[in-house]
Amino acid sequence: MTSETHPNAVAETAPVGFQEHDHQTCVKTALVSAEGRCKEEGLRLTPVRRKVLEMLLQEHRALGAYAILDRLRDEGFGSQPPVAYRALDFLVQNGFVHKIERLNAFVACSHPGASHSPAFMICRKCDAVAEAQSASAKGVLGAAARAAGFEIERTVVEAEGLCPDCTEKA
Amino acid sequence: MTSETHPNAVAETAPVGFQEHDHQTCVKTALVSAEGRCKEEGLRLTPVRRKVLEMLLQEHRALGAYAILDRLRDEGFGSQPPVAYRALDFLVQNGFVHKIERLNAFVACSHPGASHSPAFMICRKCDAVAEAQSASAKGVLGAAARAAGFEIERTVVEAEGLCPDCTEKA
DNA sequence: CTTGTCATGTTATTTCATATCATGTATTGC
DNA sequence: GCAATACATGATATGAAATAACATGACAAG
Repeated sequence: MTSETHPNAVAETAPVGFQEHDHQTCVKTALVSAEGRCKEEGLRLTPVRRKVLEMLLQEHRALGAYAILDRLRDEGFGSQPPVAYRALDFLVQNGFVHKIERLNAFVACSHPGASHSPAFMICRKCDAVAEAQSASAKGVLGAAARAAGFEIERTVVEAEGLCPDCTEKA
Repeated sequence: MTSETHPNAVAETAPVGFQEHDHQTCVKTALVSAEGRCKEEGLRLTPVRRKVLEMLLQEHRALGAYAILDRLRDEGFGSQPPVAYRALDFLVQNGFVHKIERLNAFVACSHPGASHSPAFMICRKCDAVAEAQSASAKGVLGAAARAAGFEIERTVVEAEGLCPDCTEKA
């Protein structure tokens, strides 16, 4: 399967936190900021990695690894799964991208640089994804973990439901 | 977020994982309780479904669908993926089993019947899984969701880290 | 120049999940 | 009881996500 049909394409007006915004600027800013951080920290934002990040910023919604791979192929990059997965690993590792476990898909980070314990809202209808802060490790779960002697290293917090748009339509 | 000034939130959250307990009894009890609830609600706890639930209760950790399938085959049930997935669907749908998104695996519910917004602690070393209550929809995330007009239907809360046992060994 | 490191390319395979159609088995309503 | 219906299962095939293993290239440090 190499064709990625765009089922419920969310048009050009992509939602961050389900809101309209100047998307081109937001993409550009994020890319520049990423480049900056990489330079600072001696990370190598290579062409593949940069492209993947750009794609995810552009889309502003979750993309599966194979959808990304298709686009990479179209742009003349390698077209085998590891190409995409390695780029994604790098981006996730360094906080530029998050994996949405519920969807087995990836989304560009909306708060680059910020201290990261992200939470997501995922629309089950249009697949739009909004990022918020979770800090859930400090709440009930954190307490339970301490009580149990469990050492939290990372948390996945994902809320599934209906975004404002889809709620209206229903 | 939900701060430590509300300790009562924690009281009910006995973390059922990572602890010794009378396992045979716990399995039996859970099975009986499940049977009861199915009878009450007119659900059909068929042999495959019962077996899958029993297996998951027995293991007391997350099992992948194909691991379950292998065991089903050994017990003389059908051995094709849909057999396992259908049983799992039923069990998840009705709250007897939870899917751990992070692991693409399934675990028996530890609080059968209880109001369900589960949270999990997953040991990255031994794959042990403990269930707690999350209530995360009421914390920061809930606030963010309300602000954004997002309607939460279900939440995935999974903490990854080291369980007490594995922490000791390290 | 050679050694080491990191990134990429490529092949193959494993693991997770679902669509589809055929068949069987319980209820239910007559 | 018995047919009609709904629900459950069996079986085949395929889709989709992820990784193992090995080879090559690019580049900096010694």
